[in-house]
This record gives sequence, structure tokens and C-alpha cells, in this order.
Amino acid sequence: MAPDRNSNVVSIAHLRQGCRSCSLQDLCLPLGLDGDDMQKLEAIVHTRGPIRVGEHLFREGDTFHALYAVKSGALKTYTIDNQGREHVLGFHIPGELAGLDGIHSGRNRCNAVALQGTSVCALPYARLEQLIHEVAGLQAQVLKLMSRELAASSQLATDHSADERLAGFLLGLSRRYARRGLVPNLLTLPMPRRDLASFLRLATETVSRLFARFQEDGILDVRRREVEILDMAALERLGGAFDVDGGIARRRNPQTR
Amino acid sequence: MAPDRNSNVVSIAHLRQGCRSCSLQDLCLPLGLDGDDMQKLEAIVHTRGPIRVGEHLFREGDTFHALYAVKSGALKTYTIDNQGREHVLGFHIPGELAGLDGIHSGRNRCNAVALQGTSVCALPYARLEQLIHEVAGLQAQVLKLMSRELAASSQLATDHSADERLAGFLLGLSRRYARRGLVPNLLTLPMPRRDLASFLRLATETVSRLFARFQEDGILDVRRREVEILDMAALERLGGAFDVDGGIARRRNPQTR
DNA sequence: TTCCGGAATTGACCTGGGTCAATTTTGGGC
DNA sequence: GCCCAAAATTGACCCAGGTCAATTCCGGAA
Repeated sequence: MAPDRNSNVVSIAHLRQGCRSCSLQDLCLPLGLDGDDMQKLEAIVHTRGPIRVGEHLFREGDTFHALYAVKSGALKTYTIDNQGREHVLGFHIPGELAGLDGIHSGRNRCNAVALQGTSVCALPYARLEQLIHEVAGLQAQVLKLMSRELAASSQLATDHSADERLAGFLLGLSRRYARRGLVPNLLTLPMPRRDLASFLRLATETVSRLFARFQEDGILDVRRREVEILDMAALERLGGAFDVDGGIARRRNPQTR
Repeated sequence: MAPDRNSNVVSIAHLRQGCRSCSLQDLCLPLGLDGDDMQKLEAIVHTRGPIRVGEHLFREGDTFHALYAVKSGALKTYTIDNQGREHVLGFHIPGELAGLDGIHSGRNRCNAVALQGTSVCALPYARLEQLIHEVAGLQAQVLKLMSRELAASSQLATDHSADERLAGFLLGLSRRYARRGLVPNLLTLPMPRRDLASFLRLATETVSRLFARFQEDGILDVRRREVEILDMAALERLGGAFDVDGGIARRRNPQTR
């Protein structure tokens, strides 16, 4: 679909930048590994240079052979159902992993496409599986990571109003950005309205109207894909019911009540 | 809520029935393990006798310390959001695992309650984690299992009409029953309409009306919780877009086109 | 600087499925 | 066998959010 010639040209400068020097190491898979174990992980990982907007990293039905950690940019994962309709499954920003749902069947269960110029670390699964077996810390980390994905995905499948879903999404994104050290009330959405709407099971028009309303209400300042959260408390009031780990986090910290 | 006295009385007869003699071993976690490894797994598992209808196996916020495999009966998992609304996350029939979403936070992320008299195998997670490290086959199996859960959960989060969701659910349930050797077109729903509706993000009235319509159309014969699938092809036509692994399975088998 | 095409917004209208309100059905408990 | 509370069904009505149809608003190419 997109012009794809030269898609295999990879800038050499992007190869072999190890986990140990990566600023994302304490968000990403190597989290909690010591230098020695991280070196083992580095040995199997290889960085893949700029994937251009609209270019696919993998496709549904492909043989599954690797997980991908986002280094920079952003990915969208989606499926096409048997009626030809697209369903956005998720967005992946730096420090996050894509492809986990392909493990069980040996085939990728969704498509992954770059929303921006994006670079990723490929983790060949056969070798990763071996490494998980050898490095106990890695095993624990992978299991936790998959469990977190599962909890988030279950939460996503629940029934909430349009406001709650959009507010909850923004809260979650804010938290994900904050983890990377970015200002938590200044978001740059990596995706167009259409994709956000599909992800939230809404029409793009509805998303647009909700942004307008949140703006009117003084909760957000929206300029296309630049979103400033003006009233975090109000957003939490709206999105709290749809917040992935807000509930438990809050419970741990009683003064919030 | 339900009368709970004597809930800790456990019939001794239900203890210590090993995986090796369990008819579910090739649906459940031990799938693919050889006798030796299965024995190691048995050593950490302990069966928990009849959990009565309405009795909870674990609750949201509890310290997470075990996974649970259903031996007989059925479980429902659900959360209560900060507005007090219940959201059903899933149903677990024999051979299936519950509690995976609690791994990452060290706390259970949902409630699990018995829909029928149910017995389960408890898998203490600390020991299971150790065993996964020791037994490579178990590691591969656990990762696959979590990946499958993740794929199913992502699918569930997608946007489909009420018909598609109910039809897709019935197809999935039929397949799950078939795996256990039951007739695939004769379903006994373990849950009341209310729970099914919550799971599918519908009102109970809508589920009721859909069953009525599917009956009129000759697709189903519904007698309360007894559902006979009369026209599997029609159900697949409706539910195919919402089918968890139907798509890939079909693609593998070209003659179906 | 202008032009163009896709993205986003906005308005008018419509509908799938929710809500509310009665019935009916039924599976235990006595 | 009878009773009752919960479960399920059915009907009437309503509304959150979808659909359709114009604009408007950019950002990038030339």
C-alpha cells in the first residue's frame, strides 16, 4: 500500500546500541537486570533503524519470530476482521513491547505499523526464550510484563461511557509519558483521531466532540494532537472508573481518600 | 453476602489427586510435560474441595499468592469500578486458569467467584515461578498460555455489534466445550443472563432479546441456560468477526475458503 | 505564497441498544 | 405439592453515540 522500496535499508548508526547505554532500560524488558545479565540480553537484541510512517513492522498471519521494544516513535497494532473493518488494539510508545500476542500460535495476531518515524529493538523469540530460562530475573520480569498487559487489556474490554473511556485513556497516556520523565500534563498524541476513536470503540466525530467538550469545561486545552491537561482532578473524576491501575495504586496510598 | 460459615470445610477426598491422573492434563498447565516434570508440578499443587455457588476464591486487592486451575464447575472473574458498577471480565471452565492478572502487582486485580459448585487446583505462585525456571517445557507452556489470554482479551476489547458479540461468545464457548470432548452444539451456560450481559457489555434485556431472535431465526434452541446450536454455519457468519482464533485457524486451512 | 488533500470539526438527524416497567417462569425450600 | 424470590422475558419508550454531510483547518509540495 505505502511505497515500500528500500524499506530494508537500515542506517548502520542505529545498530548495536546496547541496553546498558539505553535510557529506556528501566522501563523496558531489562528492568531490574544487573549488568552481567543485561549484557546477555544485549547479545540477542538488534536495533532496527527508522521505520517510516505507515511502514509495517509485522503483519497478522506472519510467522512470529520476535518481540519488538519501541526505542523511539510510536507503533499502532490493529486487526482487520472478516468484514474488512479495522480494529485498533493498542499504541506502543518508547519502552513498551509489541508482539506478545503472537507467542502462542507461532503467528502474529495483529498488524504493527509506525505512527511516526520509529526505531525498535527486535528480540528474536527463540533466543529470548532460551535466555528467560537462563536468567531468573528476566523470567520474573517477562511474567510480570505479560500479566500487566493482560490486566490492562481486560480493563479495556469493560463497559464504560465515551467520556470515561477518553478520560481514562488520557490519564493512562499521561502516566506512561510521566514514566519516561515527560511532563504529565502535556501530551502529544502520536495517533490521528480515527485511530484513537477505533481504539476507544467510538466514532471519530464523537472523539472530536468530546475533546471540544473537555475544552469547554476547562479540563483540557486541545490543539490538534497537542493536549494539555488543565484540570487533572476533573479528568480523574471522569476517567477513574476506566483507569487501568489507578484503583490499586490509590488503595496503596490511603491519604488519597 | 452469601452464608459463609463452614466455608473452610474441605472434603478430604478432594485433596491430592495428581495431575498425572487428571483428565484435564492436556487442556491445563501440565500440557506437554513428561511424567517426571508433571510429578514436580504435582508436588506444589493442592486441590481445593467444593467451592459453593457464590463463594469467593479470591478478591480484588488481596495479596496475590496463587493461580487457580478449574477442575470442575465454573468461575466468574469481575471487578467493581469506583462508581460501584460490576464488570464481568471472564468465565473459567475446567482446564482453564484464573488469577494471571495479579502477577505483576502482587495483588489480585479482580474477584473470582464460583458460578456452580467448583473445585480448583491452587498453584502457589512463588513455587510455580521456581518450577518454571527449572522445567523448560513448563516455561514455554506458561508463556503460550499467557499469550493466548492476551490475544483473547484484546479481541474482546474490540468494537462489534450486539449480535456479533453474542454469536462470537457462543462460538468460543462451543470450542472450549469441544476441547473437553463435549458435544460442540450443546451448551450449558454456567452463568445467569446478567453476568453474560455484563461480560458482553450489553443489558440483560438485550441478551434475552437476542436469544429470542436467534431462536426465531432457527439458529439456536434456547431453554434458559440450555442452548443448542442448530445452525452452526449461520452462527459463524454472525460471530466470525468476533471470533478469538477463528480467523487464523481458518487461514491455516485453505479448503474452508 | 498558493494550492491541494487529508484530518479534524461541526451540525442535523437517526438508530441500536439501554432503561423502565410489567409480567411470566421457575427452581428450590418447606 | 405449594410458595416465593430471583431470573428471565417482553413491551414501550428514550438517548448516547453513530451516521451522513458539509465546512474548516492545516501541513507539505511546488
